[in-house]
Amino acid sequence: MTRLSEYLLPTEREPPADAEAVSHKLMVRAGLIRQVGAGLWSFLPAGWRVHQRAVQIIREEIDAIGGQEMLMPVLQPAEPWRRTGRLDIEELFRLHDRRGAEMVLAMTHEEVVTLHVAQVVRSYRDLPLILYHFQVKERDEPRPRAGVLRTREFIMKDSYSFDRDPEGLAAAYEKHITAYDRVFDRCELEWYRVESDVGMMGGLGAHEYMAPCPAGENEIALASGYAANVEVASALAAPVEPQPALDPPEAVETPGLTTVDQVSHALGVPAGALLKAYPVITAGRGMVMVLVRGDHRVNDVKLRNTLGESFRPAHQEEVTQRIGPAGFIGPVDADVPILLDQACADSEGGYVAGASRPDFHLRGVRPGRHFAFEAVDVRRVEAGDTVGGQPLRIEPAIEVGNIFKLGTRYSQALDATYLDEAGTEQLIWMGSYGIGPARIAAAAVEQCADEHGIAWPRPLAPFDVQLVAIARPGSREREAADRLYAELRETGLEVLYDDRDAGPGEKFADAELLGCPLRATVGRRTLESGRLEVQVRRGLAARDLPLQNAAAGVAELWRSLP
RNA sequence: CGGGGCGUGGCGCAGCCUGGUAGCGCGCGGCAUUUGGGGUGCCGAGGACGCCGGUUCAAAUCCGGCCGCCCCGACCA
Repeated sequence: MTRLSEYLLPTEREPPADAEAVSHKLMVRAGLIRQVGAGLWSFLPAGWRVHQRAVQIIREEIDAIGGQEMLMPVLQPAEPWRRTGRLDIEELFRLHDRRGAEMVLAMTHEEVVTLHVAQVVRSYRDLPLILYHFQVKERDEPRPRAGVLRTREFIMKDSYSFDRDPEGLAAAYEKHITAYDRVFDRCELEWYRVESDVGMMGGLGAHEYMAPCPAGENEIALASGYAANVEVASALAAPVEPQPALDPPEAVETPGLTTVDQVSHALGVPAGALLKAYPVITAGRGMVMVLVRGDHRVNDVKLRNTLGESFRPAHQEEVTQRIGPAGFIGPVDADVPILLDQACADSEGGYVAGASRPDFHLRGVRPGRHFAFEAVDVRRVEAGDTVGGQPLRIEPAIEVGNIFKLGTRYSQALDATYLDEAGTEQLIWMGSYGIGPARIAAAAVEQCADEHGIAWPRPLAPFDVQLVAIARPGSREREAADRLYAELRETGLEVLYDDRDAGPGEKFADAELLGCPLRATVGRRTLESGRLEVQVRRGLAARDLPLQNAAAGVAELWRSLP
């Protein structure tokens, strides 16, 4: 029974004053979600229907690869988190129960699922396993934003695979790729599977599923045949005009000129003819000078992965003491290891670099001749770079899913082992795989909205058809609408029946805001003409069907939608 | 964590500078009218202005503290 006169669907003419993102504005305006606090949202009935439609699609596809659905608690003892070293993660909510025991609110479920498997799995015969659940995740995000796009509490489908060896893990990973590709195809999102950072946990490989849209918080680098998170992307830099190398390099006075911009202007060379020095400190290596081309930027994630350890930018005093005055440091005669970005290591010619003394730069510095270096790829890719000869573009995107080869990190920490055929104890190889249904919904809104409101992909729409009655209670038109409502429901379509005592303008506007794929209108015209007017939400195209057997006609039209 | 902004009926806002007891639009309730694009008229309900404290005869308005929310950045297993 879904009569709008009895249904909680509080639509608003105005978006919340503080909303920026399209999905934030429209999901609130359409009556799908309401805010409770920073990063805390309720799904109202229609919004929850969308969420659950995404959930069901995910469930079907994970079941299809052999996943077994279960449910694990959000409130958990802290101890396993201590064992895996995750207890001190900033985003983790920690609390105490009444007896003072340390508890956490789970941000994912690796600890608990691994404990279960550790307890239950004994033999290689018990493997492989794919276990999953839909459960609330709690994360004390430093900055929740944009409605349901980044929240502190959200439901995630997280699955975990358990295998006897890396080959098994690879197979489980491949299965998830299959399932995920199907999930996002079925949700009719525009999406990319991109290479992503494995993070400090040092996983064996990871991909993210990214839905491009302006409100996205991530950036993806795309070229024909290539897709990667900008955090890890590699590409060939657009070349710059080579400058001559000089022997020895020529010292030029650059009083007070410390930025790339200032120096390149003063010397009349492009920014790409400069070497930019980025001194960092690591625990293992002490100070390291990272050099990138003047028009490039260091990518911290790539640098960290290259170093194999975390780092921090060197403080100014450390730089001054070890190399020279900030703004004028360079690689020549510097007493620190030098990492030179590949884009410079490859090119011929000389560069302008700091002279490591106040108010001077050196011109004509040639890597390899004037300083020794290790070539690395640590720069952030830029639009216009190329991959395999294809130009690269960079787009914002929402991360709607990720897949991650964990390896044995958790099984080791939590003693998840099995006995192989030889009776030898072996560590279980694990993978973890997440999808956020709420983000799927928000991404769909972002990608499919127009100036009238949401235009849901058919599989996610809260209802298949919105039936609008332009008729008074008791009128012939109303009777016809009531009849059609019943007939439509018999076809199996999910129907929202706008039987409110309101004007046509309001009803049409609300229907377009909510964005069901089809809108059928019954009014005076309908009975006069004997034809049912149906509007396809995508493009607002008007169709018209014989009133005789109209329900079947609507159902068929619905099925035929692209 | 750094920077910026905001907090006044359900929503969107004005009033604050220059203190004098709260207003507009939409929405909401009733009646009438209207029924193919948020129509019209009349009547009506609803807020002691985020919280606490201070100044003052008098505070939404001035001062202090706190809380909450948003945006940008940092951060984001």
